[in-house]
Amino acid sequence: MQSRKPPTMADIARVAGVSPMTVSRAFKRDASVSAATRNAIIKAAEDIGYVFDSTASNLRSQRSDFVAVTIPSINNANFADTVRGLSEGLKERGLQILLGYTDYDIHEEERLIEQLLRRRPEAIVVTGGRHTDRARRLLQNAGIPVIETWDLPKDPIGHVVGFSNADAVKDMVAHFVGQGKRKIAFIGGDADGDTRGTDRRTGFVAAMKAQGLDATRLIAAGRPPISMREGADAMARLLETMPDTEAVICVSDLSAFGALTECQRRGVSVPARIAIAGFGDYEIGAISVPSLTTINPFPHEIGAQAAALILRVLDGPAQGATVITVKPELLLRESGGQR
Amino acid sequence: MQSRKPPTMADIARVAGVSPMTVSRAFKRDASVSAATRNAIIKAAEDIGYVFDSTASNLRSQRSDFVAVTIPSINNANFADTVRGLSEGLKERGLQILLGYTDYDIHEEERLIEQLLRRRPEAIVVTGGRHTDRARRLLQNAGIPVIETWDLPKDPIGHVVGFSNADAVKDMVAHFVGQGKRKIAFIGGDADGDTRGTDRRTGFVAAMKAQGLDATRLIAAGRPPISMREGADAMARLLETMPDTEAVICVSDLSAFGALTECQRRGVSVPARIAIAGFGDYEIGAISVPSLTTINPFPHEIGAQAAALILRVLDGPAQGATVITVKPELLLRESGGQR
DNA sequence: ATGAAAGCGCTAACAG
DNA sequence: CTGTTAGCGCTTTCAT
Repeated sequence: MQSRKPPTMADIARVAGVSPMTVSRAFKRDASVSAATRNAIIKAAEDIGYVFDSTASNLRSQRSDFVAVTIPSINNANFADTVRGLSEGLKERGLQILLGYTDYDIHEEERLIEQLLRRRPEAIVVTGGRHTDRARRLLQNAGIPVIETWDLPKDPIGHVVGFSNADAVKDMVAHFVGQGKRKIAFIGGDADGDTRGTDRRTGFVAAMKAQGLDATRLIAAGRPPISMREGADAMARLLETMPDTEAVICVSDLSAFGALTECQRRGVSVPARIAIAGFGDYEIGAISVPSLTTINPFPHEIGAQAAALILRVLDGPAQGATVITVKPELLLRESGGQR
Repeated sequence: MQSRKPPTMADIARVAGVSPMTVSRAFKRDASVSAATRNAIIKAAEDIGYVFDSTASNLRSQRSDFVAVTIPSINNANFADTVRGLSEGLKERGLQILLGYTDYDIHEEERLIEQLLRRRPEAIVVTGGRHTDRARRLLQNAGIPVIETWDLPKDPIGHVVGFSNADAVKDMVAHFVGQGKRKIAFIGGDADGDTRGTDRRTGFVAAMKAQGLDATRLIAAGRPPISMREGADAMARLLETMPDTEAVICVSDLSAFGALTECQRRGVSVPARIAIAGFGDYEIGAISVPSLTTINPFPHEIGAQAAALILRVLDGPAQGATVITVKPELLLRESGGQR
């Protein structure tokens, strides 16, 4: 924990007997420096324990090499996968992710976006398409590519890489109806902050009505993140208030698994007595007994597509706003009953 | 996606009819600016859509307001909790987390640390106490507080907030032995990169030997992150090769849950025929049927303590290196058999 | 409470 | 392939 001032390029230049500019070039990939000079500089740098100072580089070159990313929660496998996809795609270009989480709150998101923009990122990726007015304005005026993900906003700010949460649930409803089920319930999506959850519930209600079915079997699960525990509690309420329910769609695999455990503790057979579906294709759903019927929204692919889009936009001249749809896939497994 | 140059403090100064220095002061909390002047400046800033440029501020003030953090994986609830604890603790002081993940690879960690140090963080928090020689050197010479977490390294680089993975498992072994179990197995901890997993397995072997028991019931689970699936596969091998095993300790709750599902699919009763314990107190363990006996290492508390330590060290004058132990707690639940 | 001058460490731009 | 000059946008420092 020494505290003397760290060495600069000027220090290296002195030791290596060259100009600071040559030192600067020696640290760039493509720069034209003779091999001998470069080696001498690298050696001098190691000898004096030099560490490149991005701060100065960023200011002078007006490039931060940051891509800002906001996700609702850091503790969520789906969003983590999207960040991994982003990170992998951006790494080759030396872009680093500056990550922040919003706790599923658009006001917190607004604060976060402002914080992140101060770091002058090259682009910003946000989760969801609903923002405060001020956040929208900040993003619009940022002068950098903006990418909204995990949604298909009606009025996008810039680019979009996402899918319709409502449509995905509609497919699940159709699946259950095709099985002959009529009394279908939905758990979650009742809280303000959870726009994706709300969209899923809205999609459920619309799909049920379109099928001419009763769309009032809705069980609240509280504010996101919806835990397994909350899924279990919601299932307890469902079984008590609407015991004749034939199938239930949960806002996520985590709540679906919680719901499943509640059935197990009560001796309610899944899927024989009640079928369960989740959302998100979390690992738990593939391995639980019974395994969970769910929807895979391809979170990693969303991140990978967003990364590729960023690279394209930063390279090429300004094109129009792009909308990339990553279509979710129904995964029919044990908890959903016969195919 | 406009691309004209963003406004600077000089622009605000011109509009508000003051000097750039006054603008700078108006954006600081404690600075001495008259209320009227400040309001005029804030208004001018909003009018022209000014966004503060940290990049320039950082360079001039030699303060980045970053704390660098490395974790093995972004997709892990335990490490996510530690990051949340850190983040919450650092937020009040306006410190932002610059997060990177190592994929459980100390060479990747070395690259990452170098990347992060270029951003000139105020402090750096790393997960684990094993690093490449070069990474150690980088950290030692960084001239900032270094905090190793999730471990109790023999030769710490700087500060430590962690616990002994080996001792925690020793307690679990003692618990099973106290129940009269003798044939105890361990799943995981066989891979190079997973230092915490290896420490846990080492602790298992040492504890078994100390009890005079056979410490050879070791099942490999592959490279981290150890998934639920890998836990299930390992349990399959255990049941086939050592069917008389009475209890198994898994390297994490995720593999433990996988192991549990394998038993369920085979009709092997847990805990009657074989008891299962995990590590980490993930949510799955509290809700699965049966619930999982496990060890809570208090991940959020590790982060909170690390944050508090950073604030103390950055404030006060250089004290000696601190070692904070966050003692893990045994959670006896259904999968572990009678208490 | 406000301003003027200088400079943080690097690199764009230009020169050779 | 290498050097010189200037300056990125802010804030430290010193004045007033």
